[in-house]
Amino acid sequence: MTAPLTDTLRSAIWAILNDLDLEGLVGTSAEIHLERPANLDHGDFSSNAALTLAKRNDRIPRELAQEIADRLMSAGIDHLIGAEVAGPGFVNIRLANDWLTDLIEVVVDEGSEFGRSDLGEGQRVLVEFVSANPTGPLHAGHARGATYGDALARLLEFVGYEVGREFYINDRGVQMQTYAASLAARSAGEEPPEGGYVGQYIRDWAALMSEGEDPLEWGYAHARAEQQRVLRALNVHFDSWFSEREMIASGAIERTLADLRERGVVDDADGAVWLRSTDYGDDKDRVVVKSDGEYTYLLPDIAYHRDKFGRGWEHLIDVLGADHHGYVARMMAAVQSLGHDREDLEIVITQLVRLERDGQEVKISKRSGDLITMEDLISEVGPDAVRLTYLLQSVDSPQTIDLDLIVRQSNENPVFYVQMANARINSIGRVAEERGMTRLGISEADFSLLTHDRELDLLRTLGQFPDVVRVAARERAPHKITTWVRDLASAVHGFYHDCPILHPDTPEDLRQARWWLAESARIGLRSGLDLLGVSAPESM
RNA sequence: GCCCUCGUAGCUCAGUUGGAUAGAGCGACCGCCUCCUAAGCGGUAGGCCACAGGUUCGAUUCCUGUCGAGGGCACCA
Repeated sequence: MTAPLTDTLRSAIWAILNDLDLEGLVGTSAEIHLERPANLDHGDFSSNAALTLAKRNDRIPRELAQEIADRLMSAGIDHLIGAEVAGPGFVNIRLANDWLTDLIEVVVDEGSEFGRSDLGEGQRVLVEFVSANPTGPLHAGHARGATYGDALARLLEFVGYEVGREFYINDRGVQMQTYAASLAARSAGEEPPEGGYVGQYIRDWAALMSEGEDPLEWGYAHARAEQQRVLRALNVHFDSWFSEREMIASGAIERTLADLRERGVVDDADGAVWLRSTDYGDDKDRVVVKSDGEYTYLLPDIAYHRDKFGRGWEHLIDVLGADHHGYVARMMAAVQSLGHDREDLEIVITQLVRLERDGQEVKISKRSGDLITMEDLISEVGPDAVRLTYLLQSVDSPQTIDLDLIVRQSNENPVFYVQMANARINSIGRVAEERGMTRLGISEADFSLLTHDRELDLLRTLGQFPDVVRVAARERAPHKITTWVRDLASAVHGFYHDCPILHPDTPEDLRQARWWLAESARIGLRSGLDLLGVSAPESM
């Protein structure tokens, strides 16, 4: 609905510009846009065409703008009721309200499909996230990657990608040995070895381990099961849990090394094997096989990415914490060394989470055992509040989580604000039933009665959803969905407050129109929350 | 020393490919329940968009530099 009209306006403007025989149309096409002004006084849409083109055509911006505005008005465009020059030379375009109210039927008709697109064209994308070592419980820091990765996957599916969610299990190596040794020591009533894990959870878990168990295997299975259980509780689901050990056992390392040699991207020097990653922009070449014959951590990671492509994934997204960012350049180089394009691998770095309590920073350290576990958070406020809190802001920014606040079930927590908006709409149906009131068919509603600012605001926000979804997906920014959901909730609250539906003073025909408007808002709210993986309870 | 991300209201943060008077929540203050959920709505106060240059009709946004915060720079994982 929104999109076709923007297309109409855009092509009408371009037709006018061509008619006016202006210079520089080709070179500036990207700079001429049709935008939605933040300020309603500036119309429903606005174009900067005159400003962009005036100088190189030796014209006065406002005069050129006036010419464009006049021609727009006589172009016979649907809904168009005004085009005027403003400011330095903007053309502000005004539309009749039915431009907005037409949206109601579209949303009701499309339902949960509203906002969906085929931006991804069915491309197969594998999102790898969390991938925490199986050496302890997931903590509050992991929750950021978990909620982000999951929301991103939902978003990409919604815009037409075929998406897989994978957890890479680092189930071998030094960390595992240290962890097993710490478990064994606690189990025997001793202190963990030098450099071992001293956290309380090691004591707790060791107590659960029966006599004669292999601490490494038992510890691995236990940590993995715990992580899976807690992720499920957060409503995060993976399609695959990929084991490093199994991959290595299958001979993937040897095959990868052979592949790299065949491609001529590795060199032998000083008794070691080096990946010439500087060929692809890395700072220095990287050792993949040490002079003692052992391979470095990098080689399994290369083999793992090779495996992902081998399984038919066309595009890979790795979600990593900021502490891994030094790894990006070499991995990008490695993937290109395997013959893939630079664009085939995308690494999203999430900045670190800082936890505060009483205004003081709470440090997270698995080794020392000072842990705020993910489970603690979920059990305090439930998965919805945890998810929405983490998905509130861009992963590019470091995030401060106030533990006192998230735990407090108050209006300071935005999840209540949003869910409340949904619950209020749903309550209309319940109350109507009690009072014996019924909603008639949508085709009988007269939406021209919707002229209240609150009603139009609600529609304006609702109409942005398809665009917001596209932008959020393109920028890998699910927090933009959160921002929109809050905006929509705000519009719903305002509408609910000022535009009563069931009240006896509300005329029946207006009641019907508002009722369907409320229904379209409910659909939008639900869709946004679904993308975030947050539930939409019908009552609170 | 080099690289990455960031610096916006007292606090936590938004800000669509550069647009007009920079927004929200919380906190502070003042109002609103004979009315579908007051976990709500409205209003007031609060800003040198870190700083300095540059690009142009126009910069919070793009470029360079400075300062500050966090993270990273191994034949460790």
